[in-house]
Amino acid sequence: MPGPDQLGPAPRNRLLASLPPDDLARLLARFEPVELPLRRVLLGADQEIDAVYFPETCMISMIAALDGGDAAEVGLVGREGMVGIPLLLGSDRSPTEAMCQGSGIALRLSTSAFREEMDRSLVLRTTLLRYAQAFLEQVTQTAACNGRHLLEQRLARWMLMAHDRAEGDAFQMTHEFLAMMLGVRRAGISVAAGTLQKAGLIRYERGRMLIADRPGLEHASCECYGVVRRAYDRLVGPP
Amino acid sequence: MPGPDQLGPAPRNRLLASLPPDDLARLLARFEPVELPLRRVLLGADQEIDAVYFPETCMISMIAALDGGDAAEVGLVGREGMVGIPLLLGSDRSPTEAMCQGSGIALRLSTSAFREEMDRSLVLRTTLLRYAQAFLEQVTQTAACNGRHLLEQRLARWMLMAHDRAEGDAFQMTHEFLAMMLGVRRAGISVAAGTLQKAGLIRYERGRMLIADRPGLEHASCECYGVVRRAYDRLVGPP
DNA sequence: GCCCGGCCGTACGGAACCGGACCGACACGT
DNA sequence: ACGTGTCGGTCCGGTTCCGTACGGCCGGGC
Repeated sequence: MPGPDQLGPAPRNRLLASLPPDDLARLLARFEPVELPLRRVLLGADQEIDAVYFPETCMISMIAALDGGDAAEVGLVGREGMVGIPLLLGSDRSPTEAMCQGSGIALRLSTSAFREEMDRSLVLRTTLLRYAQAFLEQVTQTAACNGRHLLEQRLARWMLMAHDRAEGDAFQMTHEFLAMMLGVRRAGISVAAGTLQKAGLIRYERGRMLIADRPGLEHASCECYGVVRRAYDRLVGPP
Repeated sequence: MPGPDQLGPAPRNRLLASLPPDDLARLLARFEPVELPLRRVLLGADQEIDAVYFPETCMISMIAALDGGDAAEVGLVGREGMVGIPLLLGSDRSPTEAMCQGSGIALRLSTSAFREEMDRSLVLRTTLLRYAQAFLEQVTQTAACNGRHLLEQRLARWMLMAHDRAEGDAFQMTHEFLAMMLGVRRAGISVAAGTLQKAGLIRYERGRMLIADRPGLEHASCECYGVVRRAYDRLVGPP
């Protein structure tokens, strides 16, 4: 029987951290830690899923492609989640692209190994299904939010979600990419971000952004941030 | 051993129809058929789920409430699906409201009975989880679609989705309700619907709408309709 | 040192849609 | 026959955001 000292450091991923020791140990033995660079694509849109990923220190965007080259971010995944929900629900391909938006470490598990572990452990299935529900609620809120709330509010919401999933107060991000993810022009982001910066809520320069006043930012955001945040706290557990 | 003649008519619900005979028989014995009138609310937003519903001839909207009294439809459920996904994923409450948009029959199963049957049957779990993935893809596409596609295209898309889930070419629907579901003004719907009617794609009068030219409507819609339709065909099976 | 590419500020006409409002048409109950 | 409530057509000024464009700034490579 392995003691806790043989398990290595506790995982920073909240889903893994909530598992019982023996389930966790089995998984940790099969994980491959991978360093994900910015913009790395983990899953292509409509392609077969070859592995699932549990973020430890990275941040992943789930992006739906529209024809005409447009794209839209529908969800953000960090330590509170995993990439590969379709596999969990019985599909072998992802309709959305998974792209790294914050470089860092993730724990990788091949599709076949993931299926074996899912078959073996009830608590793993239960935990991950509850996460799937939380993610569904995130996408649901995003659907309702898009087009109804002002760009400035949605930008504030995105900054808060990224802050929850990033390592510190700062992260690499350009207006160009934010524009793609929020489905607006780059110039629109420049204006909205400029307003938030003048208000002292954020700061940024050449591809780097940081949160300066988190309570103020929460006030500037639409209610969607809080709704999704509470859903995660309830279904996955508080950070 | 009960023969097929004791099962009654085959269910029109596609999820139930795809189950093996013995699983189906067990469920049918516990279902309570209910007649759902227009605008009946099956699940309140953020309330506990007391039962799940499998539509036979009705059509249900899943609606996210926003503060300020706004609301937004994020999914539509008909014979291809069920109402009560959160229960399936391990949550006991629904973040969205479920409201009847097309009156008809649904098969009702209490939460406790549903949990028992889920524990008992692997094939039931598998089937319903695949549906949950299809529904997630619908919500995902809706999130991407909102705000990026023109109202006229989104309206065409909604008409097609409703057509797939309605009994015939016509259904009761007012501009007022369409406006709420698509998150626009009632006057906006009147203009867009007027355009579609002038083009000969739909017809309507005082709370009744009907599809007049389905291929034409598919052409007028954004690609989101086809994307979601194919996802359902792949994950739930063709109608 | 100079050029080039990535990144951000800004501007302007126009499209889509909002918020509010008014009116006519129809259905229904009395 | 009449009032009442629902439904849909239309109009107006105003706002958000688009599409496009130009220019400035910074960092890195030759």
